[in-house]
Amino acid sequence: MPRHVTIKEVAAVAGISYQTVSKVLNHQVKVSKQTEERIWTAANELGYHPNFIARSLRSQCSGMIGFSWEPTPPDQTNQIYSQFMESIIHYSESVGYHILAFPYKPGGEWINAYRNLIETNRVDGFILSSVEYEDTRITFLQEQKFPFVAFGRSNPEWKFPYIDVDGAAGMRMVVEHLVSQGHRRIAILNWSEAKSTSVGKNRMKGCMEALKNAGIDTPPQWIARGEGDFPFAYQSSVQWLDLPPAQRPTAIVAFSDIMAIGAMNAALNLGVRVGIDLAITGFDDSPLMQYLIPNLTSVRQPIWEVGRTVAEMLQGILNGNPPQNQAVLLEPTLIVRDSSSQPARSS
Amino acid sequence: MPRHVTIKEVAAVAGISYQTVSKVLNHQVKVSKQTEERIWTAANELGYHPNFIARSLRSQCSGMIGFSWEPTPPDQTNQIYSQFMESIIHYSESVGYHILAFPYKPGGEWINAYRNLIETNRVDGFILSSVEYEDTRITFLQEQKFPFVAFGRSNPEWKFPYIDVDGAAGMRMVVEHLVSQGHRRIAILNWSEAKSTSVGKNRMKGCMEALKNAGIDTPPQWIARGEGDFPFAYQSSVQWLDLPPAQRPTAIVAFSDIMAIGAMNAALNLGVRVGIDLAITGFDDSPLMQYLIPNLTSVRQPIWEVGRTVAEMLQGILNGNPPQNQAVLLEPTLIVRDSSSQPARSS
DNA sequence: ATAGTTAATGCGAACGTTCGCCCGAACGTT
DNA sequence: AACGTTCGGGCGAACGTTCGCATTAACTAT
Repeated sequence: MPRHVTIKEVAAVAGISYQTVSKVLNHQVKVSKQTEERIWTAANELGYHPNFIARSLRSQCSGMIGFSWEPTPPDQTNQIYSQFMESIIHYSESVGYHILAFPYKPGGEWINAYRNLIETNRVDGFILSSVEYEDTRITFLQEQKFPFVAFGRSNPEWKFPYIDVDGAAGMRMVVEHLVSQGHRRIAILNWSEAKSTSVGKNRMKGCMEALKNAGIDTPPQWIARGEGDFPFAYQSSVQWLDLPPAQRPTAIVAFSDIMAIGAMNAALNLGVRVGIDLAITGFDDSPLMQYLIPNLTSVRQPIWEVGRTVAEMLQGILNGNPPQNQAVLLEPTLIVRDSSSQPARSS
Repeated sequence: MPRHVTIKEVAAVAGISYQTVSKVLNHQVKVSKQTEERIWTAANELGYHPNFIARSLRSQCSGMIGFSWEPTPPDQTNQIYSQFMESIIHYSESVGYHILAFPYKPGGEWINAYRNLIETNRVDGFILSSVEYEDTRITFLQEQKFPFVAFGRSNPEWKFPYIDVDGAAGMRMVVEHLVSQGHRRIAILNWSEAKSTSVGKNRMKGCMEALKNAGIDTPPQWIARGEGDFPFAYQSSVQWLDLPPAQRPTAIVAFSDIMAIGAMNAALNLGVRVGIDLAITGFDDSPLMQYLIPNLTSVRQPIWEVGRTVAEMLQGILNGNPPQNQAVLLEPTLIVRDSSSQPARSS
């Protein structure tokens, strides 16, 4: 554990009061060329670096941003969060802040983790992710008047700074793409109403809009809702694909990649050829989707940009100039691959 | 931004000096039952929580642990790091430490990030991951005498606390499994010598041992070395599978899941049936491997335990009782799935 | 020559803790 | 009666900064 050089030692070497050294080093005051020179060389030779803790104590801000995320189920991938994290770290570091990563706690307990960090003065602000429709963290932070920015929407009545990806637009692109390939019998794999964050609602909205625009009428039994995991998607798909060819969907739109994979497995087991007899699309464009057989059409979210913007907005708030736009929506991109690129065969 | 209650306010309410309040709250001194009572109720009623920054300044330790990781290429999955991180956060929080996540910097620049955190007193120790064979971070931290623990091995001559998963054992299990299925013609997909961390070396060692034990002689052209990504694995596999059936491998052992996927794609495109004509195995058991078609045999690392142990070892060092074992090796588990569970067909 | 300005620097205080030492009273013990 | 001991608690200092105000000397304008 190395000893650290303090500002007083620098001052002693430069032969000047330590307070003045502080000001000079922070460019807060003008002194004669020679003393300035002396101070800088002394600081460099001794290898002085300001003690972050002391500075925090004095300036009453920790220079830390809290971040916590909901763990992904072990059978699912979550490139999203690691990339998201990289981008918020990248930006925040560039403006002198660090990221404090703290653990997810289930249920209302999560609030306590946030509360604790505030009470002990550990962080200056938060970045929220995986926000739910009525997220208690948001109400809590708002009544504490504690700075935060969210990735994801919540109750639309609430006013708070957030950024989100336009899931409705993504879904519109998917459906329009399928329609342009001649698909008219389109089934949907969504999360259940109960566990639906606004994510599910928005994507559904985009779906329905595009279907309506195309004059397509989707029967209720072609809209499956459930856990959003592999088994749910598999079983729902089996039910559809077990129907006689003329009655089954020619395309399945999954609201997540893992559900798309469930559908693919179902098709394979029933001898339905994905990409030929049946189109399948996912959402998120997780890392391996391009290597599936056939590779999967999916919607890619601009995660890096989301992270950067969230971090930037929070900086604005911390520096006293809150963003003009409280709500930012970014456009996703449709990545068309083999799982959906052939024209529909109305078998 | 809420105002915070200080220890002096508690003292004022309890009618006692603030220094004594500090000691009582930290259980460092005994006082009369009544004053103790008064202090605690005052603290609770006011909602006192010690200011972490001030405490750090006084006690000269930040209560933070630095963690940084090498980003995964965008086409690969990295469940490893998100799980690893969750586990180190989980444990560290339970003993009052927090994690400071800082960005990866390519090349020697990374050292500066570490140096900076040390110099500015931001962290008390580091957890290293993705260590390389001659990792400059290790020499740097050692000469700084700064506490750290690594996930992964480096130069075997160096003595430093680390924990690793026994890749050789994992590979032995893979090869033994294949041999027991009757495979004798086994090809290997490894990283190139140049970019080989000790990870590649160790896995190779296990492979060769098991092959030798089985009396199998693998020709050099069946040991491919390259970037370790999808294209490399795909091309190498195509070369092997293009041979007449009697001359090609009946099994391909990939040193990572992404390489296994490359091999699977190659097989599919050449009409070789994975799991029937050809066995393929991966390493890491990434989230989606169980859903591939066919699902992939892979080696699962006990990541949660690794994270916990690393964090625990670092705590030991920080608290002055360094672990008796500087080097810990954990055993991985072989997960056998369809991609390798049928007996070899020596076509 | 006097007052007013400016430049260069010093000084005390504060941020909220923790830590070691001191002090007085009460209580035995020789 | 003088002397240790223990208990309950106070006090000053320190951790390394930053910040506002004060001070001095030199210089300019009247």
